[in-house]
Amino acid sequence: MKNVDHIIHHAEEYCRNHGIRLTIKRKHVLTRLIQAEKALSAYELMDACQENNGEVISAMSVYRILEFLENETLVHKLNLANKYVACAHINCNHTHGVSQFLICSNCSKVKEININPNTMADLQATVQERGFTLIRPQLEMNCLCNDCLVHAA
Amino acid sequence: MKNVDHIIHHAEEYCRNHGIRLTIKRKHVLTRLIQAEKALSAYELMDACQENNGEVISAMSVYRILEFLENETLVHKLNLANKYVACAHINCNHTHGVSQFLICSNCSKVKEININPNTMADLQATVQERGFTLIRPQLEMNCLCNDCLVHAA
DNA sequence: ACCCATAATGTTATGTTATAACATAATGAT
DNA sequence: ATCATTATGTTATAACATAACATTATGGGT
Repeated sequence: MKNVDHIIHHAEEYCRNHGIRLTIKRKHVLTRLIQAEKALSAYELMDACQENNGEVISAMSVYRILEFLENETLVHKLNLANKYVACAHINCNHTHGVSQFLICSNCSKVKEININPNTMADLQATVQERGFTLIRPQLEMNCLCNDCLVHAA
Repeated sequence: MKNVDHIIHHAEEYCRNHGIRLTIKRKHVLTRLIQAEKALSAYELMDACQENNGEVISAMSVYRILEFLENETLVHKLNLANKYVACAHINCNHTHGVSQFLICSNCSKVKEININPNTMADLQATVQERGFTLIRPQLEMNCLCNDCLVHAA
């Protein structure tokens, strides 16, 4: 079992240290996302806040809050799924390299791992060769988790 | 200069060989996409068809046509950008390995290349280790092309 | 304690991307 | 020529996201 409070505590500390505000709404959104243990869309998140905190947050606000949390790398946006996931490194001093996201296309479970630096270097080299420059080098992969693989078969 | 007709000719041959129909509308959509030499959204594509062929194709039809073309790997959907791009391998017998897409976030120019098999093997291994199975292993990377890099600076 | 600039949130409207559901038309095999 | 299949037309709506402007909350300087 994951200790949600523990992670939130780290997030609070992170924000305090960076002179930014983890307001109550921001905390609620982040909490829901951590608790979900999977990627949620902005609208799913909106519903989750209402159900769990009895708090109505408009879609507009959810997007704004997600933008804030993303800028602070407390949350990552997954473009493959158009969903958002809590950063997996909030509680480990919050330093991370380039992330590789394994996304279950069926249940939205996500594993965020640090991409192997050699692999990343290979990718990077290819990009340069072809006259491009990598920005936001996050890697997202369309997967099935083992649970869903079994049930799908 | 790219020979659009030449690529379309290959696409027609491909469809003939596979017993599927490259209807006039499908051909128009594909042509627009090849000619654009970059990724277009479904709605941009709709406009492009109207402007170039004077042909009105509803958004619904564009999506259906894109789905068809995608299934035949004549077109790829880029999830990073929510746009669609003509496959770069239509004219080279249309065999390809796993594609890596370098997408310019500014101008939507796209380079589709075959990912280095070793790099892919590395990524694949990591995925397995973590209890996931890769499906649709296409890799998309958020880049700037050199033109845009210069102009942005 | 008060003022004020800044940051956060509220509110309404709208833009963009995508699919559902059912109707009609075109195509090709028999 | 018939008919099943495939493609397209049409209308409606879902799902994802941002713009623009109003109001409220917060915290630093005095």
